[in-house]
Amino acid sequence: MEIRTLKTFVAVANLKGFSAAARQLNMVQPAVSRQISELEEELGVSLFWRSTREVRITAAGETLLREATEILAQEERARLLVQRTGTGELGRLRIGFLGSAVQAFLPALVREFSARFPQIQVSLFEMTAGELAEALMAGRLDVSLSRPLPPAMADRFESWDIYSDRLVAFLPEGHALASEPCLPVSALSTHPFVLFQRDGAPDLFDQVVSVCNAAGFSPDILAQPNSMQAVLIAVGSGLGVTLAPACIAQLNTSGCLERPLSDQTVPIPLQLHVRPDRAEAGTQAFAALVKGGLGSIRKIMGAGG
Amino acid sequence: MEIRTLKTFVAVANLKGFSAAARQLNMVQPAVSRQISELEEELGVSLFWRSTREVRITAAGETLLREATEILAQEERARLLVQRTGTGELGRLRIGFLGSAVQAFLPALVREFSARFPQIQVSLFEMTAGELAEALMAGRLDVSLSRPLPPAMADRFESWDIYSDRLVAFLPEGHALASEPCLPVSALSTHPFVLFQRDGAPDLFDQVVSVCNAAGFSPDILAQPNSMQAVLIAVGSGLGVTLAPACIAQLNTSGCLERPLSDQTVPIPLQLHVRPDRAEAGTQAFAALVKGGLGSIRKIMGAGG
DNA sequence: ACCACTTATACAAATTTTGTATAATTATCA
DNA sequence: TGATAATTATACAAAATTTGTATAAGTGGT
Repeated sequence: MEIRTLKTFVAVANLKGFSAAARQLNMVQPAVSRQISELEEELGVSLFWRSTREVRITAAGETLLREATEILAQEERARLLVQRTGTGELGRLRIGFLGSAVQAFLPALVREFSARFPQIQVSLFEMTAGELAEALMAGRLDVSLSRPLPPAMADRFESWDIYSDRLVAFLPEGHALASEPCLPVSALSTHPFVLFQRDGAPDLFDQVVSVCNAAGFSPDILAQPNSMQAVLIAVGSGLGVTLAPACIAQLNTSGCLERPLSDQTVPIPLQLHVRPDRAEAGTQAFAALVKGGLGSIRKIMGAGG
Repeated sequence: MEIRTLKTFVAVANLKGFSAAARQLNMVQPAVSRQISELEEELGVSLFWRSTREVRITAAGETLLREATEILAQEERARLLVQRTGTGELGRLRIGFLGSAVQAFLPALVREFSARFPQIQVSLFEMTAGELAEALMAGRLDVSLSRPLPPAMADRFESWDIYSDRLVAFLPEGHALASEPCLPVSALSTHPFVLFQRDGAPDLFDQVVSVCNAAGFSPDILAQPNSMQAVLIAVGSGLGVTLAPACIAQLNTSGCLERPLSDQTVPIPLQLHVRPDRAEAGTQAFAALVKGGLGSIRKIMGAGG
């Protein structure tokens, strides 16, 4: 039972004749006769009662007519859906992101994307840097907005810098250093640290440690919460100080004071990652939208960061 | 887009490989490769991202996978339904009948048929003899239980006698002839007649007229109602007498008296009609059931007729 | 660097489908 | 009643399509 056969069958049934069907299908009557009789043989039923003067559909034929009509309609529907998916009119887009780093601009981006591609279903996944890398590698995400990827992954992906953040210090209110408007890293050397757990963001952890080393000390890490918000709560509770990207000031910082560092520290870029050999049309469209909006994103992040 | 192609596609998608699909389908890898690439060309989308080490389905491919799976399931369903319809397990049976003539035995027949063929939908159509002939000819009925067909139609159909009825007289209660237990037709010569309208049952009408003629008079027909029940009501109301098959005593005869005729009149057979060149399996099964039950039908009709 | 395994391509072989010619049947019309 | 026109079925050759074989090219793992 092939689609072409069903088309022939439907034509015969609707036109009530083999010759008429052949004319409509731009083929020749014996070909129609053979297709139908082979279909009948395959199914083991007769589909038409035919004389030289009349072609009448059987009950089995009427059943097949109903089914075949549905199948042909579904074939057409499938063709349309597949083509639309191929061009990005239809589909899904799974975005992974670092919550605090994108909070200021991602909602507007997604809103604009959804307006332009209303048929693409957008899913948002907030994760840690480590989870993002893994999900991206495993194909559970189409794009991610996160920190630079580990070198082992970087060559499979295309990455664009979106904006650069910097490390700042967070202190509890009433801390000994609270009166300073700006701190050198070395000022923190004698204070206990709270740091985001290394698994969640290895690069950040290592960078903080190396910044401390460069300032002449090893941080005394007394806690490693599993979320940035928990780090800020710990700091706000007076448990210790932390060094973190400035963007986490977007979270709830009650009880915390933010202080810029007077040292020159390595910038912390936020990047857009896409695996080009797996990028669907919708993914590419989102990447293009981000790239086109870099200016306004940087303006927002430069101001509110 | 052909069913065979879709089967190949689904195999590749599920097994995530061209070679594996080829093995499962008992074909060879290049054939699979070609089918897929031609499908991609036809649809204008790529369905898989492939390297020599991995085959990954695209978004368009996932869409097609969903659709193709449905199409294949429907194809299988269609095959099953068509075959069941062909063998009579599934289908419909449209029975036309003369109400009063079959009232005593048709319900039991239909009940038995439905029990044996529960998947066949039975439709019952009560009609006049004239309507039955027309509906049967036009293919709106599969079988009819009615009087002998007009000669022009008879050769297209197969007909079996079910039982034979006879003409009897119906008189109003208190009629001049009411005291006679049995009447010659000639006794009715001076009384006005009510006869079922000729269009509805031409043979019956003509037969009554010819019976009267044979008895030496022409009936004085003062009314021709369009249903047998209406004829009986007219008779019961004292409007006139009638001659009709005995079976109509099945109807409401209040105010009417039934009197057998002492004349030898032509029997009025009830027949089963089937058009053999259009008979579906279900229709044939019903005909066989009727033929097998002739004995008990005749017993019922001989007693209660 | 080699091995094992994959997909893509080229070309010949096999299969399937189509088209031409023709037979057989049947309603219609003179 | 016989001729006509229109229909479907069949046989066989031609065309088109599909498949299989051989082989190239690429990639991850040892």
